[in-house]
Amino acid sequence: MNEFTQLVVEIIISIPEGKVATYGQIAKLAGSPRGARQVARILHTQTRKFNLPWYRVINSQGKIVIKDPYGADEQRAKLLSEGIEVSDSFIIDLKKYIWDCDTISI
DNA sequence: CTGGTGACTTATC
DNA sequence: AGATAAGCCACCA
Repeated sequence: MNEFTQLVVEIIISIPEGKVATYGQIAKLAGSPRGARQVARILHTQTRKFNLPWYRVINSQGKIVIKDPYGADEQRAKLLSEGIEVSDSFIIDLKKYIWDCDTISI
């Protein structure tokens, strides 16, 4: 567990309900503007340990591109239950639901 | 050490 | 929206 990982975890669990954040955004906040892939990796590996709301983290296109089919379905269901619109193609309106992290300080 | 890979990103068409 | 290309970085065989 390094500092970056801990920071990413803190940020992810700080995402408010009804909002979503992108990998790149989180990576930037955690201090690694190029670390989007590492954020994804952390999500993949640390979710079980920290019970992370991984479903609130999406790619910059606002689209759910997840490896595990079960995950995408679960993610869409959870987001819909939080009031976030998700199309049949797993596309989210980022303009509306992106987490404006400037309004929140960790 | 080297090379392949991925729950990514930005740019371009 | 979909497809392609180049770039970045940690993990694994």
